[in-house]
Amino acid sequence: MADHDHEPVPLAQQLRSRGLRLTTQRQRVLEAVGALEHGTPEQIGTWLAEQAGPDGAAPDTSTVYRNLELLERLGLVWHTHLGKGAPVYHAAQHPHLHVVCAVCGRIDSVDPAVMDGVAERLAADLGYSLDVGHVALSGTCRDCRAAGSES
Amino acid sequence: MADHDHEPVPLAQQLRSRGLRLTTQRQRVLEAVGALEHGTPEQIGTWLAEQAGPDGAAPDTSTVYRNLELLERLGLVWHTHLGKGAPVYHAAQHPHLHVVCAVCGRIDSVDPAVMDGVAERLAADLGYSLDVGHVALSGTCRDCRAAGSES
DNA sequence: CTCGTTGCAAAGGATTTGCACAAGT
DNA sequence: ACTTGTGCAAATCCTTTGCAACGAG
Repeated sequence: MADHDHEPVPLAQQLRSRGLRLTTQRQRVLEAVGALEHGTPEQIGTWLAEQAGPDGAAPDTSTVYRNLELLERLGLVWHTHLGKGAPVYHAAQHPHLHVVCAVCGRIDSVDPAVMDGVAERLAADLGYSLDVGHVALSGTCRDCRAAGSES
Repeated sequence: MADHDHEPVPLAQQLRSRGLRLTTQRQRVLEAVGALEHGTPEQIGTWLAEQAGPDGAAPDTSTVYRNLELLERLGLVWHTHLGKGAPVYHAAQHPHLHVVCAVCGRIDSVDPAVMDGVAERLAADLGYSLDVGHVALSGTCRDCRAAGSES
């Protein structure tokens, strides 16, 4: 279904250099994060189960969590909290900022550069080093605004 | 302990106009949100218990949750997700934006105006109406940056 | 008196943890 | 072989829900 070379394999490198092991589950989880642009741990687990087919075994939920955490420490994936109890993970390769519609839940990606001004200001005013990758903005999308004003 | 006039009583108004009732618990929860600048439902519950003293009864956890939700619908309080599983509530009267330190968890308040530029840009580019009140930015605070670079 | 509200306890969903076994190196 | 990683199940954490009793209007 998928070609196995999605990753330029920095994964193996990263792992070896830390005495960690390259397992099938690790590769699959990373693959899933890349495939689902914005996936919650649960969605990732589901995707893996689907990919595995009726017979193949998918990584256990706890393994998914453990590996997402690991991959994040390795800098290969990132997560953002978009709202209540639903962190979404995305590959670190395409940095982007999330904007979530508070009404329909739709997620849009935005160029992180829109936050440059804010980052500078926070650095100057508070000494904060802003982590743009973890920022989730919330608002109402065009469609929902239109729908809302109809009623 | 407290003067009972913290609120210009828009609460009673809001409630009556919707056929809802003004209860002691409701007033206390609103009071707690105002007192704790950034309180999680749990912290609010704790604060209420402390205020009540050893004998007085504090509102039940479920009541706290129910009323926070209600107060939010009434537009009297707002909540933000600062990270995993801990939404914080704050009075709608002092609009501010939260910046959380990813390392120490410290919360700083920032003038929402820093986001004006971003809001305009999102409106123009995506038709989004940005909800500045729900935005939580994440980064590393001055102290943690200093501590981090020491090691 | 009537219906919104509360308290309590149990149900739920999401994530984490302990442990023995399986698997990378 | 040695040690890390995995699966499974139990444990947590946070939040929600059902229901009988309570209290505001």
